[in-house]
Amino acid sequence: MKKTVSILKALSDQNRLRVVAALLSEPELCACQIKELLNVTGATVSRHLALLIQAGMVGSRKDGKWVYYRLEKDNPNFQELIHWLKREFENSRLVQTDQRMLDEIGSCDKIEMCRKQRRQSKQ
Amino acid sequence: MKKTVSILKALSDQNRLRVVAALLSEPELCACQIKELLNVTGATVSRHLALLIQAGMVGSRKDGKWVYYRLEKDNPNFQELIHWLKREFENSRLVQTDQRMLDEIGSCDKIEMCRKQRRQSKQ
DNA sequence: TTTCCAGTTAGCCAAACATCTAACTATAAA
DNA sequence: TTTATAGTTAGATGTTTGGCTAACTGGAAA
Repeated sequence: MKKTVSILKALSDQNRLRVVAALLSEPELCACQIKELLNVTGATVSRHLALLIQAGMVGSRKDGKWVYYRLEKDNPNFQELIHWLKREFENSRLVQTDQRMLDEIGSCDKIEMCRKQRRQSKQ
Repeated sequence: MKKTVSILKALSDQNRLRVVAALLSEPELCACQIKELLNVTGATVSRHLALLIQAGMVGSRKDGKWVYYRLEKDNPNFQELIHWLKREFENSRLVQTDQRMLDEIGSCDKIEMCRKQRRQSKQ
């Protein structure tokens, strides 16, 4: 029951749901891309992802300086839940605009994007 | 998206999940029975149920002094979510002991139970 | 080997939340 | 028609949460 609550708590926040929606369409995303999508600080991204990881819904791998996150789509424990989420997302205007934003983010050079983020946070 | 978040928020509390689990096995329960199950004040029961109702997952009907609550099991929006919850509940020790408690509560005379609750809250 | 930088952790704050008691509402019983 | 009572609403209190900034960590590049 504690596990179930932690999964539902992890999902009961708009920004974390946006991350899940994004990871349903992208095989993986790195922290800086999620930061760009949500428009929050890196610390906030870290905290959100830590909750999703602790709930078992998201996995991560480190590659050099970057950390990539992926949704645990294939874990049978989450099948029905993920199907339900997918359906909810179909009707969401926000998820649609995020989708377009993700296309942009995906087509950017990541190093250039991080540089831009750094400049913005300094002023 | 706001609707989805409100559903997940409504479910991301242990006591409210216990209510949902109870309403999966009982066709309906009145506030005083839920109060007995969770061992909280009537005001707390009211607030929890109001959240579940607002999320659309629970319906209620009034019968004299009593209010009965039921889960919206048949709403197609919740099918997959409810199936997932059912599976989670299967492995939960707490839901099992609640189940036994519910059997007891169901076999009690309700008027007598309410009288007992009143006595307890007064001392 | 020093500097840079993506991401995490720590510490803080305001807003939201879970619970309680007390006051209120409306229905049934005396 | 007064009284008792099941449930709700209001207000208070302590806890959790989402966000920030600043300090820290570990890998890359200079």
